[in-house]
Amino acid sequence: MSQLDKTDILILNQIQENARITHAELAKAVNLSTTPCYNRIKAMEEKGLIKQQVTLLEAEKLGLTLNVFIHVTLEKQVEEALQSFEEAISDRPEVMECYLMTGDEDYLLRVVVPNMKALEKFILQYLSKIPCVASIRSSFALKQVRYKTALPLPEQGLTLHLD
Amino acid sequence: MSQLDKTDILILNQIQENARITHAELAKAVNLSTTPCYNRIKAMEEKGLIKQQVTLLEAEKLGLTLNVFIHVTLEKQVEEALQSFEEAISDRPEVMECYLMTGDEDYLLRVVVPNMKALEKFILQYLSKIPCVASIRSSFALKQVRYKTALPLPEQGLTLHLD
DNA sequence: GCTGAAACGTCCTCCAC
DNA sequence: GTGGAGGACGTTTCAGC
Repeated sequence: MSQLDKTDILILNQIQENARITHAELAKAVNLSTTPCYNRIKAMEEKGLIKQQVTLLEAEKLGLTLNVFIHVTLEKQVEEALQSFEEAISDRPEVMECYLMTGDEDYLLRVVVPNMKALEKFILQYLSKIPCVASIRSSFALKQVRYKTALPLPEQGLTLHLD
Repeated sequence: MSQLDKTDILILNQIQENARITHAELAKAVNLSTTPCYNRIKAMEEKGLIKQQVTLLEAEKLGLTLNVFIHVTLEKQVEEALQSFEEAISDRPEVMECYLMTGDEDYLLRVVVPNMKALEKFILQYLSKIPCVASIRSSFALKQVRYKTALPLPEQGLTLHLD
């Protein structure tokens, strides 16, 4: 068990928004010098708190204009069926997110495609052919109002839940 | 109007996965030298294709274990109501994603919170108090099967849709 | 438009305080 | 935790193909 203090949270919030911030800028932003910044980041990396640094692209400008939410129900909710569905889904680049859900339907997918034809192809030629898929229901996003990757960290610091 | 060739797509795919890749590594990965890599990235930045470089954190280890999808319906779908709802929602750090949807319900939110108490607080003290909100329906993710930020780019290159 | 190398600037890392 | 300093590295530019 370990703790993160306010400064750690500040650092995480900075790097969440900007992966290329330099230690010097970061130090300035959190009112510290570069050395403790460096040490804190290193410690948090070793704890496995930092997953990945990625570049976000402009989907619209790249012609990826359709955001579709697809609800999938399986025929039987046995462990084996779930696992094979999850594996099948993870191969497809269109599938941005996938959640196993409570309620009537089993999975919720967010899929990004350039147009209806690509969606049709994904659903008919791929999704519907995965064994155990019983029903598929799509709903469309008219507009992406908000999309962010920065997690809501508590401002006061927190106790870590490490394995 | 401009085009992206296969090499541009390769570069974008590399930086989508790794924001800190160096031009030297990138050059190696796409079979080029550093100069054209540098020039191509610069050109794509100027076209506004690259939005942001961010750090992804491990939500579970930070105690942010609840992913909740909240469906919101407004009393009336007039422009004004939509706009004020969207503004209100954009202030809240818990709201990771928000989409204006087709179908019976108006908005779909993905909210991340540490526990049920925080969810309750968000819904009762905040969401339900936004004017024009008629109904709220939540469903829970039992498991985040997949979450990625890398867009599915066509491998053969593409024509850009610039303003 | 690409290559390769060279120069420049900056960042990381360590150490003494 | 501070501040400075060395070495390493990444970025950027340039001549040449």
